Amino acid sequence: MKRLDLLDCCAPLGAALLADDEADADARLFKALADPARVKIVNLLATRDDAVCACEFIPALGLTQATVSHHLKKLTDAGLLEREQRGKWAYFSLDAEAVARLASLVRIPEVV
Amino acid sequence: MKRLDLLDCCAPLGAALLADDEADADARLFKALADPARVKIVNLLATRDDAVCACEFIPALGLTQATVSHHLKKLTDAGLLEREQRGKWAYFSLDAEAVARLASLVRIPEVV
DNA sequence: GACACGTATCGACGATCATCGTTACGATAT
DNA sequence: ATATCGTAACGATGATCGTCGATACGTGTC
Repeated sequence: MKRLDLLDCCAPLGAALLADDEADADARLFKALADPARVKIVNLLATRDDAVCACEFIPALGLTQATVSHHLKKLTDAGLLEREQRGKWAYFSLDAEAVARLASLVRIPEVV
Repeated sequence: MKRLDLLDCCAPLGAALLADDEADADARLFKALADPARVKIVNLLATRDDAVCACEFIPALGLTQATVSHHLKKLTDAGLLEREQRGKWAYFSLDAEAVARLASLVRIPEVV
């Protein structure tokens, strides 16, 4: 494929493209939600006012404790969840700032 | 892990949990955006008023024609992009309805 | 028809991922 | 200290994914 052949059919590259690291960061955020189990976790947290015990996700998701812990870590590493230790139990809640960042990401002005 | 041990630390499962197929659908939508190249594609389309030739993504992303076609198909299969054939060129544009659905997905009432 | 060119598909490779059993860590209680 | 229990981390396995070269499919042109 020769580059010159492309130029006669397409407009030149226009305005602001997302930088590589910005696209990476956005993709990382979406990747954190690219699993049904993690979608359910966030959904369950969104229906609660206070933090939720880790043990509660095990029957809710129908997955092993190891797998649930794995998903909770992925969401926490992505910054979407906050972890809080209460005695020997771990409680998780939504990070409001991350959720707001996510919402602003998908706000596409074109549709205005 | 015995179920009885969980009950004395956690509130019972509360209100509306996402159904399995709903969580799957949401995850599929997020998975379509869980790659920097596809984020860039959507971003480029969001900055344009009209459809964009497939060939334009090749220099913009720095990927092979085969890889770009692969990503465009993933986004189209997810319903985020619309494909239109103009002569021997393929033009792509954002599906407004899918974008709106995505925006409504991340709207979490708790933060209101 | 034959040719050129843009695009999609195929096959393959390496990398990442989801899942689980098992084990290790931490905190509480006896 | 010892035991108990919730949670995280380790190791393994099967599946999915991103990338590319090569090839096939369409569309327009001569």
